[in-house]
Amino acid sequence: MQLKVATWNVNSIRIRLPRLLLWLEEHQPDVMALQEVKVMEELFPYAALREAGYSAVVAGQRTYNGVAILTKTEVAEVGRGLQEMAEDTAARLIVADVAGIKIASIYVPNGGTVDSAKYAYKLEWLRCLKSFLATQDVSRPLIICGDMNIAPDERDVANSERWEGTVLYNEDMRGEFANILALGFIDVFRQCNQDGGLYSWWDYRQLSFVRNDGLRIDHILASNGLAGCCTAAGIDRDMRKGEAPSDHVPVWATFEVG
DNA sequence: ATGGCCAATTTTATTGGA
Repeated sequence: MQLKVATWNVNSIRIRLPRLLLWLEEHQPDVMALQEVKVMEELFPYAALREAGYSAVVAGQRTYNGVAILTKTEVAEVGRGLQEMAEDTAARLIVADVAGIKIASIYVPNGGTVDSAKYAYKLEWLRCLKSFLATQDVSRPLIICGDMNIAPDERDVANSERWEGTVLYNEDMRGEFANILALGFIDVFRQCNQDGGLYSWWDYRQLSFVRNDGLRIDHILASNGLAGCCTAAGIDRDMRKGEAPSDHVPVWATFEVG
């Protein structure tokens, strides 16, 4: 059977709900990982999503962060947060078992500037993420979805000279991304598409989308065996157009499983 | 075309995003 998985930093699910519902209706993913829902569980739009055919598990937070996983079937074994960051109140990771496939929705810290405490926090968060991933059985189907705030290589950056050295694109971050893959994962978008110039985020400012000054920072990483079952992957660039877009667009992948 | 920040809260400023 086919499994379609998508990830999208919606930058407020309350503002983006009409657009999210349209996307779900058109694309019918089996799993939709969301980031920056920016709402507590009490105010999460469970009912509207249920009407659209999706149940949701949520790690909510007011104003900032917040991640969720929408699924067409009920999920089991929901986990929230990184064990090694138990004192961190930022809602940046949720994991659930979807029909035997473990799915994570993650929102890696942006990092502010490289000389800031926010960047140290980003590094620490990534260290704990790698620690968590190292405990996983990657011989089993596992998919890490989310806004990773890392552009993996020069093809993923519109202007690599200008972005080089920023928190999203520098030698350390490229190394972090490679280290995550080395734990047993494959960037399935890159597996299916070798071209540069395909981005998942454009700044709201400076006519960035018009100029296609974007970055590919939203990713779907599948455990090696599952990546071999990936039949297609893409980025829905058109979701950056029109009224009230998120600054990120959905990234999706299909798998032939079972 | 796809447009010149956006969203939430602390709301007529501030914070964070990336």
